[in-house]
Amino acid sequence: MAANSQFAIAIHVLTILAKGGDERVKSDYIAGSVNTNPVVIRRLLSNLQDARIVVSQVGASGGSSLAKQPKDIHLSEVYKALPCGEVFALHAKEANQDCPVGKNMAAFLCGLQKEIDKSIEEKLHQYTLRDVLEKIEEA
Amino acid sequence: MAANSQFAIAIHVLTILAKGGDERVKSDYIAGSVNTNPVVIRRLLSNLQDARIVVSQVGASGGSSLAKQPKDIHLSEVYKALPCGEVFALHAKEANQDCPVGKNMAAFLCGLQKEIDKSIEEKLHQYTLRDVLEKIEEA
DNA sequence: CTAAACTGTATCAAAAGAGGTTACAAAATA
DNA sequence: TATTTTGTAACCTCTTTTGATACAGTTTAG
Repeated sequence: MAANSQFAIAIHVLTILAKGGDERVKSDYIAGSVNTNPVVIRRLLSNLQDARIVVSQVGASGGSSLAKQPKDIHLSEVYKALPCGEVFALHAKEANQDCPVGKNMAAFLCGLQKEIDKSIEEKLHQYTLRDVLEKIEEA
Repeated sequence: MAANSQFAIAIHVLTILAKGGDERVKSDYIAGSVNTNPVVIRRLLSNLQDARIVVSQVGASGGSSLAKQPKDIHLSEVYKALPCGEVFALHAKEANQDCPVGKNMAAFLCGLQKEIDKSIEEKLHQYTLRDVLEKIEEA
């Protein structure tokens, strides 16, 4: 496939914006640090804007910056802002509905999926962008 | 397909084996309930055998059955037995090592990845195959 | 007012993973 | 010995993600 790395890139992007403070950072610059194409960054920033985590300005001397303080950006927000996949997928084809197990499997798995997702969000809620920044800087 | 559904299928397969008790269940039968090809099931069973969760017998009147009691099979074992992907992937290309953020990003993200994975395993450890069986049967 | 600098997005190509299929060897049973 | 069943390799196709190009729309600077 091409495993989904949007969350990882988002953390990278946000860390750069956090370091930039109030200054607008250009997608070109960010792409240079992440080592990818500026469009990939802009696409991602678009999602982060929808979630009100960053603000971007179009036009000359435009760019992006954080919409709030790093200490107020929980990683769970970032996770929820992006189309990250589930930990495991359900089987694409519907199970055999004539089988007592197959019939009830999807509902069970779907519930389990949600529970796991909640665990992940809780874990990510323990960290803010400030924590990330500190770890990156002390390294 | 993109998303990995091996874990979901594994739970389905194991539930069927659990219902089958000591009897050997054929991959053909399981495939019928999951609604896929028998080879897909056998590939999965191969992983579950390596993890000593199931035992299979080759040859006429062969098939698979659980290697231990449903109450002793934690879903975390199943998760660990399979090549499930991480919640998020790291970026395929290495970040710009000249950038102070890029330079330290991978290490941080890798640590976060492991932490999340641990959360998932802890969550899944709360359930055994017996719990699954009960929920499936009461539905 | 115009040129330049950016973002926002559409569209396309390329890469990689997953699942599905067929085929067949090896093993166990009847 | 013929049959049944697993184990696995090989190959195809579908889907998703990333990367890349192109260009419209918006700001700012001069």
